[in-house]
Amino acid sequence: MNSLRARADRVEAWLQRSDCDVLAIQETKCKDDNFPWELFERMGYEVAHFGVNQWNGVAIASRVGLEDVERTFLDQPSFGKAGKDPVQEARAMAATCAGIRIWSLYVPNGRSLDDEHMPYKLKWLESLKTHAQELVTQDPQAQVALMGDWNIAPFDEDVWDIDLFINNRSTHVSPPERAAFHAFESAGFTDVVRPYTPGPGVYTYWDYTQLRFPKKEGMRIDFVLASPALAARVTGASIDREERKGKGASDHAPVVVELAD
DNA sequence: ATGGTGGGATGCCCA
Repeated sequence: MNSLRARADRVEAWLQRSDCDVLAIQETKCKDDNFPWELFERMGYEVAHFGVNQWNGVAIASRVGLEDVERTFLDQPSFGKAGKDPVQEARAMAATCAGIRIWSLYVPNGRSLDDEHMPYKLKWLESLKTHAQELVTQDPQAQVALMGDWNIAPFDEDVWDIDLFINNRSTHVSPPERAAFHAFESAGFTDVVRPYTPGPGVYTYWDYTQLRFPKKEGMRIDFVLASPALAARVTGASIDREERKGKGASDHAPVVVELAD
């Protein structure tokens, strides 16, 4: 989702409706001081948030335990324009919830193919993959979820018109971005949602502009990648497209994964 | 005309 404070009422209603145990949020667009802690407490969730300014911001809410909170992953790249101090952005945090290591991830957008944010995006993903791989190498039984806004459409069917994207030299579909995503699959992580939500025409994000949602012109860019031990427990998944409707909707829809006990 | 919508440390930057 984006902008948590502007949609606090929707989040509360969605928690009520979905009855989910763990919620990972990205692009909260607030700092810890402004975070609506009481919303989650009222609903019976523990919550941790990582936000340093009005940009980015990630959170994890859980009613099945929230332990070992970690802000940024090991060796997470910083971003800084020439002449400015590099900053480690609030784009990744982890917590262990009921034995599952949950990573709430807001992958850098990239902005354009020749922007300095694109190499940053690729390096960020490579570094995250190294860390994730390490977790399953250390413990092959580890249950790890890498979830959030990946800002990549891994397959042609994940956008409404691939030719338009290619002709426009758009981000999210370029070979280096897709390779960075598929590297997680090579490292043993699986997209556990796609088998339950086959495309084409299945998306998690619709731009606010140009009537993209009513025209069904979206992108599948939000994913839950699971380690082998976690993937084995998945019994279902869905994309709550209804939540994209109505006044005050986020431009992303919630992605839901169900697990066996 | 090409960010036309939406939110934030708002009169600009980010997606």
